[in-house]
Amino acid sequence: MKIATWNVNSIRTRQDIVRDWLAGSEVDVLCLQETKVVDPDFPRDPFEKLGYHVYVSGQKAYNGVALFSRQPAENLSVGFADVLGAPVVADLDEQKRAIAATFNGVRVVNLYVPNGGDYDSDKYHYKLRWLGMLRQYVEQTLAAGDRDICMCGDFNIAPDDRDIHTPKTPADKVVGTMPAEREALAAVLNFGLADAFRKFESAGGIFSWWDYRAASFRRNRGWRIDHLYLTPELYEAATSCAIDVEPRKLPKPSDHTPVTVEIDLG
DNA sequence: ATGGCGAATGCAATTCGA
Repeated sequence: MKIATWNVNSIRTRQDIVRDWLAGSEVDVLCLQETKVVDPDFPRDPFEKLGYHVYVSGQKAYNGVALFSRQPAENLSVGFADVLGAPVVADLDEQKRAIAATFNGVRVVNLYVPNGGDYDSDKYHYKLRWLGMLRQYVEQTLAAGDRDICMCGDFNIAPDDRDIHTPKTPADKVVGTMPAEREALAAVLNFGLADAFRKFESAGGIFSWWDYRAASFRRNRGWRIDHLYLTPELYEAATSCAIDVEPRKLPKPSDHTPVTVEIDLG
């Protein structure tokens, strides 16, 4: 089973790039973030023509997530509220950042974690609150009996110094590297989820996002913020996890490139 | 580099991204 994650920075602008990549990828489930389109306007046809089922949760201009899958989704859930209930989630489902479904017994949770803006801004505190709700969401997902989970997406956090071109200290106050963010993510992973990429690669300097500015891609000044996290049995069964830099080289690319994990379900 | 690019909105200039 192949699962991929890709922040496409507008599915309408990136429609052809995603279609062409998918046609040659043999991916079973593709998780998209930053689709930036309301559901009725989502360009479903090119992907359905490739044989994929399309599940979307979008909004105007910002955010938005989607799942493409070879097999139909089981138990599709949108946002946090389908799992935790609207009173618990409060305002944290207003932005469309989460969609999940089960395929081949694997619970695929597709996330677009808030960027966080500047340090100590309202957006930064929203990010920390959102990660706190994600912890409850994963806890409840496990409690519901889903033991095999692939939680993936754009986490907007570099887990450690290897995952950013120029390592930062807390004094730099660079959002995406702050201890509070890394600890909030670690608290989610503490339920038993592990970074599939790090099963196969311990080197730094391998990234999934590069700023459009300052020739960042050419100079490989990027961050690794797009992750796939697996529960123990899936982690053991993973046979590869790779970042495909090729789509980042194309004209009018997303600033992110896809990451794929392959799991031998036996 | 308190931001060089790019997308969306909506029709010029602002907001957002990490």
